[in-house]
Amino acid sequence: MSYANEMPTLTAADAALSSTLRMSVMRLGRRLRSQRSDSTLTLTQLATLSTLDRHGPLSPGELAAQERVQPPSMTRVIAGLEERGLVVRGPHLTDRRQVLVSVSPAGKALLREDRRQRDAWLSQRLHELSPEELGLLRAAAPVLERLARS
Amino acid sequence: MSYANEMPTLTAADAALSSTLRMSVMRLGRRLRSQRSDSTLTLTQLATLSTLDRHGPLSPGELAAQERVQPPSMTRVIAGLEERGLVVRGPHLTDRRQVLVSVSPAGKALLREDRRQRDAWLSQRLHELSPEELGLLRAAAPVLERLARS
DNA sequence: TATTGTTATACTCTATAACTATA
DNA sequence: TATAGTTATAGAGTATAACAATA
Repeated sequence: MSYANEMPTLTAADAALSSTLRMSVMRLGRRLRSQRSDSTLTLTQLATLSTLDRHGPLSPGELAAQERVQPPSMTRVIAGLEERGLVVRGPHLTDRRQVLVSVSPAGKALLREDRRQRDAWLSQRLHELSPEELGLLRAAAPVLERLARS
Repeated sequence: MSYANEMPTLTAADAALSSTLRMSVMRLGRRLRSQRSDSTLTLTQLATLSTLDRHGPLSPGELAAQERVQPPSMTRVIAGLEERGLVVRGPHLTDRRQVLVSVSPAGKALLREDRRQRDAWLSQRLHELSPEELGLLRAAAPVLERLARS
């Protein structure tokens, strides 16, 4: 038999699936990104705030690595967030060279509001789908989540 | 009966679906975006090239509106693309003030290569899914596409 | 001597304002 | 007089290099 028949999981139809999926994800992402509550914050600042909220307190160096930014840039990002009272800088417990940055209550409130507004847009779009389409989406959501994590 | 019962299409479960979907799309988008073939091109330049490829020849002003950029910025973007031989500038047929920008063969080749590399990453991830998961994704892909267009 | 974080400086990208050519 | 495009200039955002403090 031909080589293609020996690997039936990935066919020509899946190459098309790749393209479709990629375009949809990129477009949808662009839409979601443009739906921001507090447009005075940079995308990097927002991402940094979100990372801190997920991981808990981190040092500037660790944050820079996470966000794929150079340390000096992260210094500026943190300064901006601190100026707005969205993060707090505290001393490291054992290493006095390091600093620990954590999200303030105001920062947590901003993140909540930001998520709410984005979800509001998406919820509206979901509301316009048929029950069948919603069902398909619900079933595929965990798969998408796995893809995004891999 | 309660107000909630009168609109059964959107339930609490769908609010969770919104959040999950949003996070997955954003993360997946970030992954796909980081998989670029020609990193010397700006994201705006790449997007402009892609828009030209989809819509056909456009004037700088129309391109600026499409990409949500101011005209002077688009002038620079086009200059960069032209310098690399990825686009060509030609005269408008009836209005001599206007210019028509179109994708060159080299530009089309670059777009093809760019898409191929992104799809290669995604195809690899798809290959790691089970047949059931792939099926769910195939079924939901058109719904995602509709969402992205809306 | 190595590492963490900051400051100093430069480069890229985009914006607003002013200018030129055509309608 | 209005519009399309460009040039001039300025303001964000990020990078590399040099520096201070601590391990």
